Amino acid sequence: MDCVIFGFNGDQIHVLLIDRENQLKNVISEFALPGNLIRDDENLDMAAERVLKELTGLSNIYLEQFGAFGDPDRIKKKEDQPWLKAVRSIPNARVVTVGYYSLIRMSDYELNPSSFAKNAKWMPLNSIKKLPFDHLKILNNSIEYLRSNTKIKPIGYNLLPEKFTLNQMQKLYEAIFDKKIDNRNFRRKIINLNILDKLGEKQSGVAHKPANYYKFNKERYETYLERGFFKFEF
Amino acid sequence: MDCVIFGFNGDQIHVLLIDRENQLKNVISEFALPGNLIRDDENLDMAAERVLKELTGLSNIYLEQFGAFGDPDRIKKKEDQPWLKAVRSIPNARVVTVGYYSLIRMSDYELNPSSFAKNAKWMPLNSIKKLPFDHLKILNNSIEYLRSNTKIKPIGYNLLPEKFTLNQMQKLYEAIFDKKIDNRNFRRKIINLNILDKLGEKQSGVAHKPANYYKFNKERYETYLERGFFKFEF
DNA sequence: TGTTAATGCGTTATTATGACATTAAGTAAT
DNA sequence: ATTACTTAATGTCATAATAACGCATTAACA
Repeated sequence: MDCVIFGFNGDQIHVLLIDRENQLKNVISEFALPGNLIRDDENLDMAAERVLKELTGLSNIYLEQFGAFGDPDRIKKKEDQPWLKAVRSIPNARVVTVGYYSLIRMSDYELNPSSFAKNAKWMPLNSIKKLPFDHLKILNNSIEYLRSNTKIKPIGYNLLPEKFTLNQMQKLYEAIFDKKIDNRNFRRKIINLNILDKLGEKQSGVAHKPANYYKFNKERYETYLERGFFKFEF
Repeated sequence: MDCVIFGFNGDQIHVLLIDRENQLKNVISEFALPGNLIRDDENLDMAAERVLKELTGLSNIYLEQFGAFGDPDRIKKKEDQPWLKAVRSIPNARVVTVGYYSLIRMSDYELNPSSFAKNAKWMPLNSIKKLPFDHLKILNNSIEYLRSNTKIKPIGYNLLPEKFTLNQMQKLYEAIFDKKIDNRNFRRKIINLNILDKLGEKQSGVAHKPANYYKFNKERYETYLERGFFKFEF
């Protein structure tokens, strides 16, 4: 079981990685996706939650399965052997992994690092070039999944702050699709979806016209989560 | 690894099931999804292909992974125990399964049963009410997956005969979504997609105006398979 | 000649799309 | 008090897509 935890800081998509050096001595420091074996008494979703909690301190997080990975040589890389020998009872046993991904508000966690395991850190998605095992493949798969999902379901409930401006939301979409979106068209589209409630509140203390705050209308948001919208693209 | 093999006979969606009685004596006859354990030296896709070949005789079939299933009690049903004891070296070992699904032309296989294992049969999707293990859950998942996939990708290449009429294609869509589609709008839409080539040929032997035969334009079909169309719904 | 289903064309109302430029509302500096 | 600066917010138009229909035409067979 491996987790790809996406976070958004208002600007870039980040991914949560853990350093295996801190997990165990004698192993070269290297960041990897949080993951571990599944226990005999738990289902896959439970395992994902547990492992995430153990490794990063995060709990009550929305997780979604996006694929299974089972190349026989996914744990055959030479540089990954010391770690395997150190933590696995049968280091070279065949392991199939199930990928889970999640979207969370980075700000909720970067501000109070106490809730975080010391060895976890956020890496900007664009800067991740190398990961142990087949984690790069898993990561790439999860991004694909995220993108095509974003085209048929609303997104943001787990990534944006409770209150947010339309421009923050637009930046999230721009970060996911890695492209600029027309301001006016974005607003029209999102507002017509009818999944946002406009709060009376505005930004304050900013040296420009303050933006309105919105929040998701949970009910209508979830209707769309189930149904999907199939005519949605920028 | 379990496979959900969908077939289309021009009218209804069917699912390929195998009878475990024939696989092994002393076990109550019951139909189940074809599936088996993954070997240590093969990847998931290879395992799916192999198992399908072994159980049904089908080979060179397009398979796509749609999910992993790992409830600890997925093999705990009392009635499933005899079979497990008979075929598994560790009957009650925890097993996680990966679901694959496939779409094939029923006619290719129902006509020459020699290529088929004796114990395989097509069941109309609607008539499947009970399956051993968690196979019903797996089946339902695969249907959901098939439906939402059909909304964003072309379908039919593997389900329809090489040459087919627009009405056959429409019936396929109607079978998948289990709803009537307007004839004229369907044609307009499909034709505008530009994934079909009209053949010169027509139906013969029918007591009415014969329909034109079409075939998929593989190149454009595959372009859409990769890109997806995200504005497609009936 | 009648029956049947396939085909093709069209209408209408509604909704979605992409492209595009200006005004509004606050703070900060003078 | 005025001005500058920065980001938020908004409206319109032409085009395309859609759903829901109507209906006349066609080619085969019986």
